[in-house]
Amino acid sequence: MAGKRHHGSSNMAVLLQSQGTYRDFSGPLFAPGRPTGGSLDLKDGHGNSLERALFGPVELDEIGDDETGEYPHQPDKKRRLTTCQVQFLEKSFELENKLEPERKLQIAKVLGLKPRQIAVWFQNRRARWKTKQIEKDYESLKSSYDALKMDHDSLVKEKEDLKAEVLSLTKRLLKEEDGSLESFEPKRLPDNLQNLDATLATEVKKLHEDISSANSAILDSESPHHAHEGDCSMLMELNSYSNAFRLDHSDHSQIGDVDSVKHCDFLSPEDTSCGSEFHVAEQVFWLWP
DNA sequence: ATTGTCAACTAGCTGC
DNA sequence: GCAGCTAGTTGACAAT
Repeated sequence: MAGKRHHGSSNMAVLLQSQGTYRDFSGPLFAPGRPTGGSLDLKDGHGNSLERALFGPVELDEIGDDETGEYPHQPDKKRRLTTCQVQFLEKSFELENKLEPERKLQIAKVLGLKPRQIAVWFQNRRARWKTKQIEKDYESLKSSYDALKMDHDSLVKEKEDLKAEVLSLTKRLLKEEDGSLESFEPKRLPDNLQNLDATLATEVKKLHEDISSANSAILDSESPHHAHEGDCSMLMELNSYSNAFRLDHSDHSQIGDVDSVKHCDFLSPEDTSCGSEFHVAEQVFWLWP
């Protein structure tokens, strides 16, 4: 196998050029025993020249009886590729992670390795790349999940706040239904719910007016009362806790969506036996499942 | 001594 | 059937 290193120079130039790499490796660079102080003097991680890095330890078993080097004569032992061999292989891998037979032979020739070694290196490299890719994908998915979870938690908290607010307002309305309703003012929602505050305040004021106008009629009548579909406001016509209402459950999945209360039916008084403020509030909570 | 990395191997699968 | 691939494993080596 002596003289194998001589394959290096011209083949390297051709191969790298064909792969679109930028260095000119042509010339006597890889001629054994030649100085490496020309235009290119790559060093590996241990300060060895490119020539030694490429053809040093790997081929010590071809040097003959010299077993005083870094690696003794152990043909069956596994040996790490040199830094520059790896660099070259990495460049090749960047350009194309698949290995055509012709390219494999070229690289093997240039690096002074067996084609089988090149094939194995590419196989292992693809495996490492896949592992890295999986790690990247995992990190990406994890950050997406974390963001989504934060969003979800925020919505859950908002829902709980709204529940508490609705319960509070419901209690307040029921207490005041016989009293001085004119003095009622909607309670201000937390700052983080300002956008909902306006909507809720409007709805409650409307409710306030509706209660004033409808209260006597409801109390006097035992006939079924059906609201016009699409014309119910939030907490609509909560004129009496003896007059429970029912939402269209097909639409209650829209958390916090005021429109979700648009489609609902009132239960007629004989359809319901509820009479507590908590039952009324519970019905309202269908808004936020 | 333990652990991580990497070259090399093996088994099983696929496409030609 | 063969070549080449992936996934999993082994063994050498280096770092700690």
